[in-house]
Amino acid sequence: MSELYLRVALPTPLRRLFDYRALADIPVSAWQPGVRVKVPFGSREVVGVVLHTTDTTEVPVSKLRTITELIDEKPLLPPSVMQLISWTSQYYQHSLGDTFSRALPVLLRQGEPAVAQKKLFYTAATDAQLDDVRVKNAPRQRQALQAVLQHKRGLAHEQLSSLELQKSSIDALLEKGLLHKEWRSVHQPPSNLPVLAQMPLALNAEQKVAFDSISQQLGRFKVFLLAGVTGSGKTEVYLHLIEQVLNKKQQVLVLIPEINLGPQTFSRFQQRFNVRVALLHSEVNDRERLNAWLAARDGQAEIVIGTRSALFTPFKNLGLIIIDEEHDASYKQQEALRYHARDLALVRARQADIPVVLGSATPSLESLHNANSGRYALLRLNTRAGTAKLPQFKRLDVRSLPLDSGISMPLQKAIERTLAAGQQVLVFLNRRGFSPVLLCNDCGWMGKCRDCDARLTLHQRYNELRCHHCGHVEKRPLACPGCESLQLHPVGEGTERAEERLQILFAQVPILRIDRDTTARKGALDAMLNTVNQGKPCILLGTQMLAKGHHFPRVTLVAILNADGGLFSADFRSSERMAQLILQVAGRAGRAQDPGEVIIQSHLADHPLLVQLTEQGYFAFAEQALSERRAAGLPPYSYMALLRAEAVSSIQVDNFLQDALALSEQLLAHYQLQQLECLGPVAAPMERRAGRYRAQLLFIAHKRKDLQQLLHALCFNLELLPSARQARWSVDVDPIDLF
DNA sequence: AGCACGCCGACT
DNA sequence: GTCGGCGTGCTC
Repeated sequence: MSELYLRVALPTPLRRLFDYRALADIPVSAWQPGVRVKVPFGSREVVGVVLHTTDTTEVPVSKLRTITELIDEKPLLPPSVMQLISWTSQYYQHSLGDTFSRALPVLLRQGEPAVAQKKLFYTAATDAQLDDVRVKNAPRQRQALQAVLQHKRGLAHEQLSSLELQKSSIDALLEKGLLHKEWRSVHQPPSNLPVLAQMPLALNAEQKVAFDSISQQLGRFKVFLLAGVTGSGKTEVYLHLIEQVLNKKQQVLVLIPEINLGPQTFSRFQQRFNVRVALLHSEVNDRERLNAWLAARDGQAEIVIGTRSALFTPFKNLGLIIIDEEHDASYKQQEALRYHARDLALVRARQADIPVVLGSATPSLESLHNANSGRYALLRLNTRAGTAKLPQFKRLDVRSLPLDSGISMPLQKAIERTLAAGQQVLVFLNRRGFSPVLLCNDCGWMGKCRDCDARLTLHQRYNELRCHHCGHVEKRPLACPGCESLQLHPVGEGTERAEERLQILFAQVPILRIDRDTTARKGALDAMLNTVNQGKPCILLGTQMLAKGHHFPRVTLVAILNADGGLFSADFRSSERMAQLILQVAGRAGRAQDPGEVIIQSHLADHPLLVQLTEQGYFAFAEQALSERRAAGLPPYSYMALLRAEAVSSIQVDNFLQDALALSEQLLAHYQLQQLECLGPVAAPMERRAGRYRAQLLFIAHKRKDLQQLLHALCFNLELLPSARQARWSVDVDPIDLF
C-alpha cells in the first residue's frame, strides 16, 4: 500500500501548495478537505488547511516532512466558503494559503480550536431573597444579589465591573448558597419568540415597490441596486426584507463600511428582531469575533453585521446579502490580498443562489453601469422619508472673492444667518492640520518630507511639521532652513486653521472640530457628538469623518470649503469620489423638518460636472461621467490591473518592472491577446514614499478573461524572476486607486 | 513573508 | 576577539 500524503495550503505568499506525510496513527477518513493542521515549515511551525489527500507527490521524498498535529475533527469551513476562498485567490492572483489565512478569524488562523468560549454566569438560588438575614449586614453583597435577581437568565461574570460589583461579594454569596455559578455556552437556545420584537415602520410607496421587487426574488440569485437619496429610508427596506428571510428560517449577511457605525446599526437591528445579531467589526475583539463567526456557521446567529472581511463568514443557511453604502471604498482591501467585498458578495450570492441588495445614495459608476445594462435591477427611492426635504445647492465662485482662512464673505454671512436662526452649521474641509504648506517668502523654500515626495503639513497646535504619508514629524523651524529669513508663512488651509478663524468670527457658539487629530482620544468623538445632539447652535467642522453616517437633525447649512481637489486630479476616479463625498456631506443637512442649504466654494464653480451634480443631481452627473469613461476606454468599459513595485533603490524597481514588461509582452504574443494593453513602467504619482521608490505597470483589457489569463501566467513567472527578489511587488486586480 | 546562514565593520 | 549589519536563499 502506498503512503498517504496531504496537500496543504499554508500562510505564505508563495503561490503553491505543500505536500506532507500524514500522521500514521490517524485514520485516513480524518483528513477531510478543510481541516486545519499544524506543520513544520522551514524552521517554524505554521497552521495550514488541508485541501485533499493524495498518494502521489512530485516532491522528492527526502524533502517531505510529517504533519505535526491535526487540529479539527470536522472541516472548519463548508465547501461553499472553501470555493469562495479559492475563487478569490485565483481572481486576485494571491497565494491560496494566504487567502485562507486572511479569510479566517485571527484565533483560527493561529490554530485555536473552533469552539465557542463558555462564559461564567451567576444565577440566584431559588430561595434567595433580598431580605435574607445572611446579607442583612452586608450592603455590597445585598447590592450584588439584587443585580443577580434582576437578571432572570443569569448575570455574566464579565458584567460585574460595568455594574460596579466586586468579585469578593459574589464569592461570599456563592459561599452562603444564595448564588450558583454556571459555565454556559454563549450561544443562546433557539427561541420560540416571534421574529419581530418591535412593530416595523410603515413603508412609503417607493419603499414598498423596492421591498416587493426584492422579496419576490428571495431564493434565487439576483442583484438589486437600491439607489435611495440620503434619508430615504433604505435601512427600513432592509429591515422589512430581513424579516421575510428570518421567517423562512434563513440567515442574513449585512456588510457595512469601515466607519464607526457598527454599534449603531447593531442596536437598530437587535431592537427590531428577537434573533441573535452578531457583529464582526473592528471594535470587536478576537475572541468575540470567533464566537460570532462560529454562531453564524452553526446557524445560531441569524443576522451578521460586519465590515469587508465578514464576507468570508460561513453560514448554515444564508438567504440574503445586503451591502450598505456599496460605493464605499473601504470595501476594497488596500494591501496584501486586494479583494473587493462587494464584488465577491456577488460571487457568493450566485453560488448560494440568493439575492444581493446593493444600497447607496450615490452608487458607484460600476454598479450604475450594470444597472443600465440590465444586469442589476435598479430600484430608486427619490423622496426623503417623513417630511424632510432635500437640500438646495449653491455654488460660490471664489475666484473673485477674497478668502480669509478659506472662508468667503457670503459664506460667513450664511453661517451668521443660520446660527441666528438657532440652527447648526456643518463645515467640511477634507484636510487636517493648519496648512498644507509652509513657505519661505524670501527664497521659496517649502517644508518637504525627508522620506516622501510630499510637502509637510503644519500642525500649529503641536508646533510641528508632519508628513501625512509616512510617520515623519519634525519641529517647526523658526527661520527658513534655506536662507534664514523669518518670512516663513503657512499657505492654504486645513481644519485647524479654519477652526481658528471660525472661533474669531463666531466666538459665541461652540466650534467642534472633528478630524483624526481631535478624535484620537477615546470618547472624544462621542463627547462632541453629544454636544451636537443637544441641538443648540454650533459649528461642526471636520474632514471625511463627518461625511458618513451621522444624523445631525439640527444642521441646516452645510459648507464645503474647497471642492476643487476632485476636479483636476490625475486619478480618473477622482470626480466620482468628489461627487459622492459632496452628496454624502450634503446629506447631513436638513434631515429633520427644516430644509437644508449646501454652499460649495470652488475655483471651478462652473465646471460642467459640478454644475450637473448640483443642478440635476447625482444620476445626471453619473451619466455624464460614464460617457466620458466610455469615450476614454476606462472602467467600467474596460478592466484594469496594476503591478506595483517598490524598493529602497529606484534601480531595483526599474530592473524588476523592465523584466515584468518583457515577460508580459512575451505572454501577450504567446496567448495572442490583442485587446490588452500594457502601459508603463511609470513612476507612482508619489514616487518616493516612506523612503522607498515606487513604480508600476498598468494593464487595460477589453475582456476580463484575457486579463486573468495574462496575470495568472505573469505572476507564476514573476515569482521565479531573480529581479523580483530585489523589489517588493504586488498585483492589484480592479484597482480603485492608481497609486 | 519569515527565518537562518554567512560574511564584513565598530565595540565590550 | 564577538555582536550585529543586511544580502541571499529556502520553505513540502
